[in-house]
This record gives sequence, C-alpha cells and structure tokens, in this order.
Amino acid sequence: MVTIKDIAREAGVSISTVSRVINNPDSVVAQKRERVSEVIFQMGYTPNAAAREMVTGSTKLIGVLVSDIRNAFIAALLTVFTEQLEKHGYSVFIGITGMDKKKEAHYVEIMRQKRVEAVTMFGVRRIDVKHDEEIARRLSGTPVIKVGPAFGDCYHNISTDEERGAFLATEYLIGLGHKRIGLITGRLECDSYYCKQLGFQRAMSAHNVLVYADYVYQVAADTFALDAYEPARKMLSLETRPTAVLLSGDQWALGVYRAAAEKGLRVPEDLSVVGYGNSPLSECLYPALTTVNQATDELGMNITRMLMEILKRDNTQRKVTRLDAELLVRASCAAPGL
Amino acid sequence: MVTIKDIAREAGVSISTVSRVINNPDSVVAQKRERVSEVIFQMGYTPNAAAREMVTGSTKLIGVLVSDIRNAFIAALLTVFTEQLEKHGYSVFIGITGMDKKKEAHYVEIMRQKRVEAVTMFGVRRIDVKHDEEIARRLSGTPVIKVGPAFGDCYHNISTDEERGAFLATEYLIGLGHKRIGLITGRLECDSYYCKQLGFQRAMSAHNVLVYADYVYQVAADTFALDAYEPARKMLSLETRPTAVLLSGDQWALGVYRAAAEKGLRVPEDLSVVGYGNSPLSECLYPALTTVNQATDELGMNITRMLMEILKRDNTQRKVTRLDAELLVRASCAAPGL
DNA sequence: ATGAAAGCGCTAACAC
DNA sequence: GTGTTAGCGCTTTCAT
Repeated sequence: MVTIKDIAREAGVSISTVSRVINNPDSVVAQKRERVSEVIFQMGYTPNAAAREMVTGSTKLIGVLVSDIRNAFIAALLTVFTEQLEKHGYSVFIGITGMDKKKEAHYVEIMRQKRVEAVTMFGVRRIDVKHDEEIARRLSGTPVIKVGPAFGDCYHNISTDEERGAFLATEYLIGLGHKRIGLITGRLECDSYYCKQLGFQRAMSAHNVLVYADYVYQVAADTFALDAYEPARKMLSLETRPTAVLLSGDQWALGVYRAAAEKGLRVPEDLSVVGYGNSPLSECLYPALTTVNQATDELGMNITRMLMEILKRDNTQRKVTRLDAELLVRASCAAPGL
Repeated sequence: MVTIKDIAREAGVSISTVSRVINNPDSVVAQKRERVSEVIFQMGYTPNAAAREMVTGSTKLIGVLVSDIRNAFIAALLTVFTEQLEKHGYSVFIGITGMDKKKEAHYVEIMRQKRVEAVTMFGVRRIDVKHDEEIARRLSGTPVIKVGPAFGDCYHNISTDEERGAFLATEYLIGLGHKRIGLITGRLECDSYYCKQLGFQRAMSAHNVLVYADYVYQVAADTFALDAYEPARKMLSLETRPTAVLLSGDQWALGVYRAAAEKGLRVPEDLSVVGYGNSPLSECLYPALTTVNQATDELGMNITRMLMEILKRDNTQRKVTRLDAELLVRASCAAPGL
C-alpha cells in the first residue's frame, strides 16, 4: 500500500505538505500543490482511514443495529436514513441481529471497537429491559437511538404512535359495523407488536366489542406473507369466523388474501382487512389494502435530524419524538355481510 | 475513552501484558490475567479497532456495493452473505448506490480508505465497461466479486445463468401453446435485464415464435410491484393482447395480477404469468407464481466460498462461477384460451 | 509557506 | 512470563 511518505518522497516535499494538499489545499502554493496532486493520482494514493482516525479521533461512523433487512418497511427506512447521513458526511456500519440478543451484543462490541459515534436500533425486538440496560451500560458515552416503541428509558427514542395507529384502525372497523374482529400479530414479547395489540384492545373495549381469544393469532416469524397464511386459514375455518381482521404488518396481507380466496371468501365483501405500515406492496394488492401509514421518508428525516442534534449539540438529556399515526382508507374494508 | 495504558496503570502491569491478556491469554500467568480482566471489565475497556488495524494491517472488513436493498432478492441474499461472513470473522461495510455511478465511486473511495479486504457488488447496474475498468483500476490489489451477469472481465464473477433461466421460462410458455408472449423487463442497459431479454429472444426464435414490439415493455424503476402496473395495463388493453407474459423480476407480478384483475382477466385461464427469482412473495400470490428459481442460500454460500478462497489462497486468476437456473412450475400458467 | 517532530492506541520483536 | 521499545500512517503543533 502506498503511504503519505511515498508521495512526499516522490514529489520532493515533506509529508506535512502532502497532508496539507489533501486537507487544506489553499495553504499550499499552487505549483507544489499541483505537483503533489499529480503524484497522488499517479500512484493511486488514498489516505488510510484508521491512521486519520487515530489522530483526529473522529470516525464519522454511525452504527445501525437492525433485526431484519428483508422487512420492506425497514429496508425503505434504512435507505432513506443512510442517504441522509451520507449528506452529512457520515457512513453507516450495519449489524443484522435477527432478534438474537447474542448477535446484538456481538455487534455492539464491534461497534464499540470501531468507535462509532452513535448507534441506532431499527426493528422489533423482544422486550428485555435488563438486556437493554446492559447494552446501554456498554455503550455509555455513545448516544443510542431506538427507532420504534421503547420500554424503559435507556435510549433516545423516536417512533410513530403505534398504539394509536392500531387503535384508529380498529375503531374504523368497528365503525363499519364489525363485531367479530380478528388480529394477526407478531410475538407479543416484541415491542412493536405489543403496542399494536394494546391499541387494538383499547379500541375494542372503548366500544364494548368483545375480543375473542380464537380470533387473535400470534405468528412466530414476521418477515414474509406466508407466515400469516396458516393462521388466516385457521381463523377463517372457525365455525363462526371473524368478518374483519387487523394485521400488525402489511407484509402479511397477501397470506390472508390467499387464505380467503381459497375459502371462497371475497375481500372486502366477506372479509375486511386492515394492514399496518403502508408498505409499497399494500397499494398494489387487489383490492388495495387499507392500512396505517408509517411515513418512511418523514421518519427517516426525523431520525437523522435527532441524531445530528445529539451529535452536534448535546447528549445530556434524553430525547423522545412521537409522530402521528394516520389511517389510509383504500379498498379492503366494507360493512359486514350479515 | 479508556486506553490500554489506563488498564496497565490500574492493574499495575505493563501494556504488553494487557495486550497479551486480550490476544493470547494463555501466555499470562493466571493471577495477573484475572486481575487485568477484572480491571478491563470494571473500566469498560474495548480495544480501538483503528489502532489495532494500524499495526496488524488487517481490517477483516468486506465492502458491499449494492444497488437497492429494498429489492427482496437482494435483501435476502445480503442477509445470507453477511451471516456467512460473520462466521469467518469478517464484518461488512455497505454502500447503497441506487445505480448511481457517482455514489458508487464515492463508496469505492470510502472503502479504499477503510482498507476493505475485498469488494462485492450486488444488484443490477447499467452496463458501462469504461466505468467498470476505472473502478477496477482504483481497486487494483483489492479483489472484486461481481454478483450477477458481468460484461467485460474486470471482476471475479458469480451468478445463476440468467440467460438460460429466461430461456427455460419462455420455452415453457411456448410449450404450453402460447404464440403471443409479452415481456416486462427493467432497463435493457442493465446487465441482469439484458441477459434475461437475450434468453427470451433466443427461445422465441428457436421455436419460430414472433416477438411483437408491442408486447415488450421496459420499466424504468425495478423495485416495486406498482412499477409494472401501468405497463401491464397498456399491454392488456391492446386490441390483440398477449396470452402470456414473462417478467424479469418477481416483484412485478402483483402489479400484473392487479392489472389483469381490473380488466376482468383471470390468471392463468386468460393470462399466463411467469416471474423470475422465486422471491418469498411468489409462493404466496394467488395463483402461486411460476418462476425461475434463484437459490438465495446456495448463491450466498457460493459467494462466501469464492471470497474466502480468493482471500486465503490466491487472487492471481479471475474466478467465474455460473449456477444452474431452474424453472419452478406453480399455478400461474395454462394453455392459451383460444 | 513549509518542514521537523510529537503522538494517537496498539501489537510484536526483543531483551531479560 | 513480563517489560521496554519501535513503529504502523497520519494530523497537528511549533519553529522557521
């Protein structure tokens, strides 16, 4: 690897001059500057980030802990977020945890070694306040932003109001006249699903609609449409089946549509469906899915803004931002048949 | 930040002993080792990756250049790949390029600065041999693996045989009796789409079936189902519409299904559809999508294997691996109505 | 405007 | 088995 020394020797200047050409070109006289630049180009020199970091103490690196990039919402959010960060001159180091606490701890350790300037956490994870406190302890001094619902107060936090989103969606179904409403959710030990379930319950009891245990399904995996297919089949095979169902994630809608189609049930005439997230897919489903919007771009911008504020101003007090949830009515719901 | 010096002072040993406790514990006598470990824990010390890198010269970092992580196939592939690399003790640095050559060059520069030990390229990109050569020049000395079809011979290469995949899919439709076969593809300047189109053309002429220009649609964006909705609508509105259509990506199937449904056309009775990629969604569509399999896991493993071989053995000769394509027949195709 | 030199945190070679 | 020390590649005083 060619180093700054090689350039200096080749250009017949000192290494500090080479350094200046790279970092503060105006402080070098034009003739030398050009000669040095030429040598740099010819020799294909690139400064070593690690060496720079040693002396400047700055890494311009943000750690991203993410449960699953195959989730459409997370992938979209990450795309916006990294794009924003890039504009601020930051790079991103991603660790995919698959909800596994061991892996999470592993990546936290690597991020510490890499001296990331902040850590952001994306995606659902089992609620574990103890574990969170341990992570926060290991990361003390490094700001951490949890995106999505947070339990405990270890981290900065930003999310849409998911409890309220699920509340609005449920209320909408009730308003349509539904009395038998199902819920397909991910594991309730997971923060995001727990919140949505709370909103569902609250809407149901606020309107005195009974929640049937038979109508609530927890699915173990939350990435693919197929994960909801069997639960939906079971639910629709019940003697008295629900007339509407709320999903804690858009990605499951297709599994439910498929199960309904196979039972000869039409959406929305025989079964109303509401999703959550407004994933790109939801608009393209037939019928188009009524869903709760999670404005990806807005959320991505807000995360970046919060992060920059923490990094540039202060990390002394815990910051919390809660964005509004809103229902996007499309074509997958109707009044119940009976 | 606490450094190795702090630990040494606090534990009453030299810094080399601390270093040994971390890197080669057995060479330190038990009593000291425990004392040092205890101090390390108490003070929350983590070695600085940059400093280590300076002296060892090893980064254990692999650069990943990716067009779009929102693409289900790429996200799945990346998940497998990073998981494998982690097992080998490598971390991953991801740059999302959005097919933008400027961004690609930007990330290449950062990866050079970070001294990544190899670069892998995922996802379609406009064919540009000049640009590829320039990238290869900048990266000379660093192995580069291009995943997917490659033009020119700058990089190591690994992909499924996409030309053949499209050929098989088209031949299958022809075998079913279709004469009017459409193609929805991404921009033909993009490597992957270009190959698939080639396979389509070859199958058509091999069986003396005419390709109608009206039946071939290039869509500009390739990420979402909706990107194919308008093209499909137009295609199905033609006086003489195609009876079958091949898609260069599964992600578009839902857009086509929706357009068909709105026209009152049933899949597969009135319109046969073949996808490409075997994305998780394809199985869950109704009817389930016949598609060309791209075994994500197998591909991910193969990339890792190739990479490790290059890293551990030699980088002297260009390596190329071509995996078989196979058609996965499901329920979205039938003989044409007429 | 430029060069000399200190030092960032760590590993490894060497001496004891 | 342990300590001393050189040096990785760079930026940044401090002289000049």
